[in-house]
Amino acid sequence: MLARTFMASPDKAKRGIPSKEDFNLWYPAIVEIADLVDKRYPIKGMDVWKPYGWKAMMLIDGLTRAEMDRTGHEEYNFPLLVPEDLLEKENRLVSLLKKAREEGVDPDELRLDEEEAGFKKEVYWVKHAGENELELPMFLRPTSETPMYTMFPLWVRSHGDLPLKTFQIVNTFRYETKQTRSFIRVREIHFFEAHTAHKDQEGADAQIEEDAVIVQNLLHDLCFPAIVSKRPVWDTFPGAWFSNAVDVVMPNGRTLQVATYHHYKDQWAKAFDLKYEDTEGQSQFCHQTTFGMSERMLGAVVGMHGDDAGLIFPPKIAPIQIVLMPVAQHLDEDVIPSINKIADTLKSAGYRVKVDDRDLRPGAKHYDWEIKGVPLRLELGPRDLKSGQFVLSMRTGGKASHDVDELLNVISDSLDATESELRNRAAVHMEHLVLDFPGIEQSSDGWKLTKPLEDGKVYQLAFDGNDSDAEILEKATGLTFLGDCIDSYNEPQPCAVTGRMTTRKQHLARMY
RNA sequence: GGGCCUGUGGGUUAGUCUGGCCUAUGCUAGAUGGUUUGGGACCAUUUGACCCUGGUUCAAAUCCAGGCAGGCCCA
Repeated sequence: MLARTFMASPDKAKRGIPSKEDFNLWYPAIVEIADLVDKRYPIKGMDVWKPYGWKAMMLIDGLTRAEMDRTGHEEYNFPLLVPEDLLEKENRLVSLLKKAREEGVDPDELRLDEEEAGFKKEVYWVKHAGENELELPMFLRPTSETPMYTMFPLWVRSHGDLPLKTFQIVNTFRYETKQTRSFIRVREIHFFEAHTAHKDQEGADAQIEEDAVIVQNLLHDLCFPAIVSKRPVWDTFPGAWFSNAVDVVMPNGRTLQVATYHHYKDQWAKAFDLKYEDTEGQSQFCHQTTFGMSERMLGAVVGMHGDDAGLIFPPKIAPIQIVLMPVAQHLDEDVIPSINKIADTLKSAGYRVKVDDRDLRPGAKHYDWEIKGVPLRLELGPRDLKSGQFVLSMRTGGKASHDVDELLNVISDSLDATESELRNRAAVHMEHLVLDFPGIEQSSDGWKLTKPLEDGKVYQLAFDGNDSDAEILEKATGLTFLGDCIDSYNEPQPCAVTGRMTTRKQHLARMY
């Protein structure tokens, strides 16, 4: 009977949130229901950030800025517009590099259908200013290599100017023609990019290692794991010597590239004439790296941690960490002052809190804050005032009374517990989504999988083949190689195609 | 790039095929007043919509054309 009453209107109970089982419905619904964005702005792929979503993004940026500060990067802000002739410079570089690569790399590593490199096809153009057509059109940055590397040579003169470690957090624009999805594929991208210049390759090597640590620190705070891979040659950023990418496995088994860091060696420096004078008075080209991340990080947080009841924010980036709910305040005039006092105590201790004194029944408030993913909810009513306690509900589950005297300890422990619970869940989730590749065999009528693959999974395998071997696998599975995983196998395994023993671990996945 | 589909209050939905009793339905959200408040309360009153521009017609939310916006599938 009780269950019946409770289930009386399941749609209403869930505010229309589809089950997360159906991730492709759940994700777009939750970003709007939780009030992160409003998708109704009339341009495809350009959502309006609502305050709650923007705050979460700002907190992620805050973590990034702290890492930049720790590692001695300085924040810049470059113009949004880039004159067309600079694109020509970049195109020249890309075609030169393409040629160089074709000459210098094992032909097996190249793909014939390699697409025209760069972002040329997806830039927005500014061709008029007022009434006049511009003699030199400008485009909106799809990324900032070009504008930044135009300025770097003016700033770098001597070895004393190096390393130059810069970053900026800005919006970039890409004209996506495919289906867009909030945070995951958008046309105006909230983008972080770090660009560095070093004296030599070793300097750039060290930077790449530092980038790897920064990514791990961020992933730790966001409470989920990721697969870090060196992208295959054919999937390397134009102009890069190599590209490392960080992929998060979303619940539908698709991988989402949330960060990349590229080692450029001195290739871009040669195109942009970025030189310095060394201690011997010799002119040398710099070696450069870039490191990019975007609002996709927030998309990964939403996808990784949310559940059927809504979002769950990791405490480090929760716009509200603790919501305080006065209960039955009309029955006891001390309720409001007492809860305000608790709020002040928590604020002074550095927590992000909100007192929800709306005239609603407590249940409605609980559901509201569950949808928004607030990690902790604290209730205080007349009963608690008498016993000197408060009631604490955790978004990850569980509810208990605690002494007010213990407030700060309880909150601190509960937020820690939330973080470790989220990390555990994310790890379990990865285990279910990443499977061992069953194997592939050559028969008279071509290559056949030894066992059919499951939909919505990522497959890991030992692989030591060349590009045509990779294509055999991609064709047979319909999946894409992420590249050489940074975590290789401890013991050599036979390569899935060639049978050669190797410790190289690779993943096959469907990418966003 | 090629093909298919859709557009009704803030959200969701009925009505469109078969033009007229549509002065446009239900739910939800919003406003006002009152009763309520320890896991989704209720009563009363109330605001609010046919994507845009043309066309056909005595008559268009409904049919036609174009535009804009959104979604899906294939390369």
